[in-house]
Amino acid sequence: MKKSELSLRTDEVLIHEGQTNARLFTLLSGWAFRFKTLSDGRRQILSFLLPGDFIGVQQKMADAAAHGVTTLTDAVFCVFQRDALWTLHRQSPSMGFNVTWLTAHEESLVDDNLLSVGRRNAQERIATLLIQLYKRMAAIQTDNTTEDGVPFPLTQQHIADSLGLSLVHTNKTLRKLEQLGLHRIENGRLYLRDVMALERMADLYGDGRPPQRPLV
Amino acid sequence: MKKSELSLRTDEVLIHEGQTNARLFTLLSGWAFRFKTLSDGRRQILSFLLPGDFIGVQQKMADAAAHGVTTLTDAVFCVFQRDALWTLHRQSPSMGFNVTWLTAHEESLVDDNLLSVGRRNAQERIATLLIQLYKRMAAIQTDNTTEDGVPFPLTQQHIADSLGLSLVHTNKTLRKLEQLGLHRIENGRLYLRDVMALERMADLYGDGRPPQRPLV
DNA sequence: CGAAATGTTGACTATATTCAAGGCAAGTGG
DNA sequence: CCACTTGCCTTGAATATAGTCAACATTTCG
Repeated sequence: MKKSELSLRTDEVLIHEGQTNARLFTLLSGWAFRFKTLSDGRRQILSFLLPGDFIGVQQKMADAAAHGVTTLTDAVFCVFQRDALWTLHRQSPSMGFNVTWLTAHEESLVDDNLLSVGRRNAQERIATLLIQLYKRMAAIQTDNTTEDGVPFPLTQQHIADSLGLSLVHTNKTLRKLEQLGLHRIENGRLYLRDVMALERMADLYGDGRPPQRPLV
Repeated sequence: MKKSELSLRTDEVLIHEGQTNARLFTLLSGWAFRFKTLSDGRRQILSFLLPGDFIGVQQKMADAAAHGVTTLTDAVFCVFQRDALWTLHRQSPSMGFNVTWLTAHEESLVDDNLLSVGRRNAQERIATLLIQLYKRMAAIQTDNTTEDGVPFPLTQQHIADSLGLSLVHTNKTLRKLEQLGLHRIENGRLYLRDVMALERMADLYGDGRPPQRPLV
């Protein structure tokens, strides 16, 4: 496929909020997140982006209001041409199908988060987030280390903005879960100490193991 | 395209929560909504479905946890074959492209709602919802009646479940906005009395006029 | 080393939830 | 036709969860 590569460092902007004709990207390595803000600065993180995720389909659609994308770590992106989305569908239906798949999958992540933010309390939200990020990371990791930790570059501010909580309340809840022995975050890595208890708290139904995903 | 039709009455289930191999649908007429529930019954409405919306792409993807779909009014659906999604991409790239477009558009609706639920207070959430539904309906209506009202089949329970609020608080907030002269809901129709004030309250940026949408 | 970002904690406040009770309108069965 | 039920809307009072403010500790980084 036609492309080039783009490297960004931690906390740099890939797509500005409101930008409507951004190019298409794939995240090759590192973490990023999508977000929206209100005019007074309140920010909502919509979803976290991990390697393999597709970026920019919504902006291509020149839709209602767009969202921004910023890196959480140093990251490398695969850059597509401006009209790549249409070209891709025409030249390779199977690739087009995969794009639809990835877009739908991306939406289901947002659905999950909306359920949390709308209907779970702070403890439940955090438990849910920790489990989901842990599972997504575990599914991606090439080195199948059975030891607990996965990389975890989020600050508490990111967690708060993702879950619709204040920073202070996020901190207190996080500490409480840690004191209950459910998890630990240390040196940018997340360790789940009591997965059963976390899952009970999160009330996960279909236990959501990440499905096989196509590569684009 | 290959299909049949399906008619449901108000408050009937199109797709059960957890169902993973549902067929593909398009909503031809009427209203419906997508939702998830927690095991203790707390429900979150993810998005409202209006004529022209595409249904079931996520379930096709056998993803994490699926969502349910229920009608809000009598509704008619266009039913596709089981493997329609792949066939469609292969036989008609432009249709495949449209499906991607619709899926991305659907996600942006969820994004908007997540911003509301995560970062807006009750007044702001309700103002945002009223404006968005009003605009979506207005964009669809064939008879270009300039008079205010659009159909509005939601109960306050639906509004509450969509915005992550309790029924009681939704009711009180709704009444306050009505007393401020911002809107009126009567006989299943929604009237916006002071659009400017509502938009100020909702803090809409890109003012989100609905884009041209492809038909599937 | 000092500055800036991030994390931690307590006290106070506010927004939203829960509980409880009642009203109104539409539909049902005797 | 009328009691009776049911679903939806409305309201007030008590409670709880989460937000705000403020201060300080700790870590990171230039």
